[in-house]
Formats: sequence, C-alpha cells, structure tokens
Amino acid sequence: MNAEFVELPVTTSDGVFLAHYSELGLARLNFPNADGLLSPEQKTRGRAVSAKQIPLQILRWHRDATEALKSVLAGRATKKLPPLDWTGTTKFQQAVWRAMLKLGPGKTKSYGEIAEAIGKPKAVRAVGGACGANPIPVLVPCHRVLAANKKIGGFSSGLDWKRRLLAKEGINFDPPSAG
DNA sequence: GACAGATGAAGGA
DNA sequence: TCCTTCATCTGTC
Repeated sequence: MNAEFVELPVTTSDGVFLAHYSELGLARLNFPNADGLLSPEQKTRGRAVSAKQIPLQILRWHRDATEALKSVLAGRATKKLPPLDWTGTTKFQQAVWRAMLKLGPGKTKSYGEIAEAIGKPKAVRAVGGACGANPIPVLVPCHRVLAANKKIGGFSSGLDWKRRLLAKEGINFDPPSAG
C-alpha cells in the first residue's frame, strides 16, 4: 500500500503535538516530548513535510483537529472533529474508541463500563489493550477511562499526561496529603 | 497456538 | 486498608 501521510505540528500551550493525516483523515497524533518541543524525529519529519504541497482538505482537517485539541486541553467539549482514519485497526478497537468519543469533558468511565458499552462486559482487559493501541490520544479521550476503583490505571504516553489532561477537566488524582 | 496486557474481584493479613 | 492471586477476553507474533 502506498499510503501518503502528511505530518503537521499542532502548537498548544502544552507543547507541540504532531498530527499525521492520510487521505482518509487524521490517522495519528503524537504527544510533545517532555520539553514541550518537537522531538528530533518530529523535527526531521517536519522539514520533509514543509516542502510538500499539502491538500486543502488536509489543511481543513488540521484546522479542525487543532481547534479540537485546544478545546480538550482547555477542558471543553470538542465542537468538531476531523474524520479519523482507523485503517488497519480491528473492529473491536474501533468499538472501544467510539465508546470513548461519547465521553464528555470531566466525565469518566471504567474499563469495565467501556466493555459493557460495547456489549462485551467481560472484555475489560481487551479494552485496556485497545486503549493502549489508540493512535489518536486526547481527541479519542482514552485518558477518561479509569480503573474500576477510580484509580488512574495506565496511559501509553505516560501517566503524567493522563493526570494533566484529567486535571484540566477538573479531575485530580493527587493523593490526599497526610497532613 | 501461546503469550502478554493500561482489569476486576475475592481472600487474607 | 493494602497486597496477592486467580479468572476472563482480545490482540499480536
């Protein structure tokens, strides 16, 4: 397959994300590195992309994605999402991600509740696996999925990001100080 | 076919 | 209340 991917940076107050677009829509979103800057790999790819002609359609998707990303980072609901390219993923994963898209800001569900929502209440561990395979974090709010006892669970891009995103939506996981 | 995983629940100290 | 162990289901190699 000769899938062409266009990579564009998304500058936010939390750093520079990197969005990957295919001809079908947004295919991937990379977090900034710890410094909030583009990683060396991202910088390299960015230079390569800058010389390309970017289709107008992708520029529109990028505008939608940028607005949506900033909305999420501000703790607000996303007004409009670009089409998401989930080519190469399984139906199960897509069902999990669609269930997550229904979660509004400040709302959380457990892995078990997500499993129930897609009609497979016992597939809680598989839901965790699908979350980890999520190529478009933040916009597909896998950070809003918690363990059953409201523990933070895990996050493929680092628990620090998960805590930060949840904190923006009014959900804090800092342990209550002893004193 | 076997193994691994971002879970959940139950039992014991 | 915390830790350990077992059961369950799906994805990947």
